[in-house]
Amino acid sequence: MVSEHELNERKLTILHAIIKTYLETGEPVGSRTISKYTDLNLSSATIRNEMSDLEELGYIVQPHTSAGRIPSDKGYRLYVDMLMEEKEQELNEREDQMLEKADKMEKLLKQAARVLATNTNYATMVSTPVNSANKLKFIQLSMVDEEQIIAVIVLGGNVIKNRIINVEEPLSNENLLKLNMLLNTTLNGMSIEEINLGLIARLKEQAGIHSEVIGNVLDAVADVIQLDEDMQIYTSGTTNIFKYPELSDKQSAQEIISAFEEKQQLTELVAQTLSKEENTGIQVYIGDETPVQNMKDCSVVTATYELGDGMKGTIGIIGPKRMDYEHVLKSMKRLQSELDQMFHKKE
Amino acid sequence: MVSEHELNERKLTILHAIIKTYLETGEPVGSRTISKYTDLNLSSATIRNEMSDLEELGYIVQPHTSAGRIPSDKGYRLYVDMLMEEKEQELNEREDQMLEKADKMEKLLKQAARVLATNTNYATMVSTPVNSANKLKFIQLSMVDEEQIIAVIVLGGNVIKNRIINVEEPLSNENLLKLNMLLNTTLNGMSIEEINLGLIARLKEQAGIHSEVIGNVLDAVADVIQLDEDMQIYTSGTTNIFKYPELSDKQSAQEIISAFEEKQQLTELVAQTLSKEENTGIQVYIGDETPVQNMKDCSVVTATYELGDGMKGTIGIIGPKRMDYEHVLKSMKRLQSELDQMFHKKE
DNA sequence: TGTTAGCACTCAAAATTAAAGAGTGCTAAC
DNA sequence: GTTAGCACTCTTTAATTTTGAGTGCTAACA
Repeated sequence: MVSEHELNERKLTILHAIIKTYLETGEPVGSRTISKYTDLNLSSATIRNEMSDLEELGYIVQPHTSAGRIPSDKGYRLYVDMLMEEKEQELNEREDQMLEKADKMEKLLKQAARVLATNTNYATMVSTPVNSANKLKFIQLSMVDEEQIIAVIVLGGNVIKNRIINVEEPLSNENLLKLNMLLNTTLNGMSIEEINLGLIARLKEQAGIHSEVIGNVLDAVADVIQLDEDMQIYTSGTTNIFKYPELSDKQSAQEIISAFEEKQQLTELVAQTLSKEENTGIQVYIGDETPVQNMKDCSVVTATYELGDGMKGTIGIIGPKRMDYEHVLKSMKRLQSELDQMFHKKE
Repeated sequence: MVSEHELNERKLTILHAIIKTYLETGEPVGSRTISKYTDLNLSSATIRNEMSDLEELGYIVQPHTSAGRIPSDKGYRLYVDMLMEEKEQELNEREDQMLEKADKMEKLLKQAARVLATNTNYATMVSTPVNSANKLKFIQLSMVDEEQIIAVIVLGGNVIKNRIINVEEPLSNENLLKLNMLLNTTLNGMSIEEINLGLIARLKEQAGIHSEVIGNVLDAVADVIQLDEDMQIYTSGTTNIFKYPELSDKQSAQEIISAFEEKQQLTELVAQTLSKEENTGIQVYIGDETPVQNMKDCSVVTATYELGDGMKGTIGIIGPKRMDYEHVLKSMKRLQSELDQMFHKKE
């Protein structure tokens, strides 16, 4: 049986040493290694006793008798929550790549994913920002040809969408102007919830014979707000998983790679991430904790970035459970702030 | 030494049998197998002699002494060009999935990739259509707020793009209207090549104090035309490659998968495909013939589909060299016609 | 009571060896 | 020109052995 307080100072030190060593080597670590590695000046035999206790407590496990120990999910969790020192050290030292300016946000985000993958050697994903609680900023209808109107819809954060609307007969320029006036004076600055049935009825009434067009436009607006509708997810460095034998067997590799290709599951991850409101904005999922079933043998670190106007996006790093959490968290924070800077410099 | 005409009837039959058997089994095929498989009624010894000739001619190779033979790239090429019977048989028999209608082209194409991957068990890609030789159809400038104009640019085929343009001071509605008039009367129906420096100078002159805006707009137009600019490539079934041992080793898998993730290389493939004008529209690249270096151990089959207005897209199937060419070509043709139908029903 | 040396034991991984089998090339006979 | 027969090659698979890291336990020690 093990003492009341579960973990005394010494056990913590040993656990810490085990995990750190394992993170570095990826090999089960044995008592002798720890005996030398720490400055506790204990013999391997003593360490063995402590390790036996730690195993009983569920922090480490043995892949098989006569192998060293590796951290369990519970062990990793403790490490991430308590043991790990977050090095706030100079970032400049490492020769990590930096984000470069890019004209289009799309390009910038793709680049962000790539840079992050290069710097960490894990697989990464970046979602385009998504308009949670968005407002309508501006609508413009224009005749493209005899039978088609294009509706340009600008949302808060200057997100621009467009839809083609078919009409039976051409509208006169004058009428088009009126409709534009009507739509903009009524709807500008409104959030989706505010555009209710009563308002719609009133609008249609005022539009007279063109009420059908208004209907179509409002449909388009509703359509455009749908979150997922056009959220894009960029991935990079998927093949980094082959650097980690524990994820390289066909089974695992296949699962992870499909999750990355069929973005469906990543969407789920983004939704989860955005819904949780942590103060730091960074979350760590270890093993089974992950919202993405296909990644149950991985650790997943996510963060959100903001654009203002309620626009939020997600960054994710996916790697083996024995990922270098310190480095990953550091890179994550850094990218977060770089993105912030980019987006706020821009406006 | 081998006879003048390289391949007589019997050699062709044997080669055909070898390749067909290899496509099915994936194992090197030996003389005895062929002796039984064909109705030539020849002993294995005779077959061996013929095989020896075929090897000397470069159509088959031996992985090592005392193994059967497998087709060389040259062998595959002959097979695809001459030996293969294209079964024009009923398509309905197979329980292949069909394409379902989808509201957005984007969704349709994603689905197309997925269906194709499911039906063939290979990796697939589908590019969004790209405007080769495109014409400007319509431009609309609108003030979004005090300092920003949005330029909506409609191209032939109703491809809609937009760009935000910053201005120092707001334009009056009247001026905006004038600019719109000016742009549309001058530019509508023009292809990119027609918008030359002289024209630009003339435009700017007419725009007077707002010539700067015109400049920005034209930049935007030029930008928008850039082919690659926003061509999307959807992939599916990447992990199918794990079904084929010859592509499953880390090295190969990694190469293929990165090519699929970093779409850059696929873009190259699309460009190649679109540039070649085959009558059938279907191309087969075997091994080294492929434009994508990372796929040199694969066979790549590509096809184009059309939307009219010069919009063309590409479909691709990537698999092992010993892919089931008959089935692949059949599926390809079918998808091609399904897409055609979809797009023409739509209009 | 906590620590340690010592030793028998376990087990995975690597290396070695052996056996099986598929297939060829060549020769000689039909 | 075709074929039976046989020696030879080389991969694949399985079986066996060796090695070495690491453990758990016991007994002695401070």
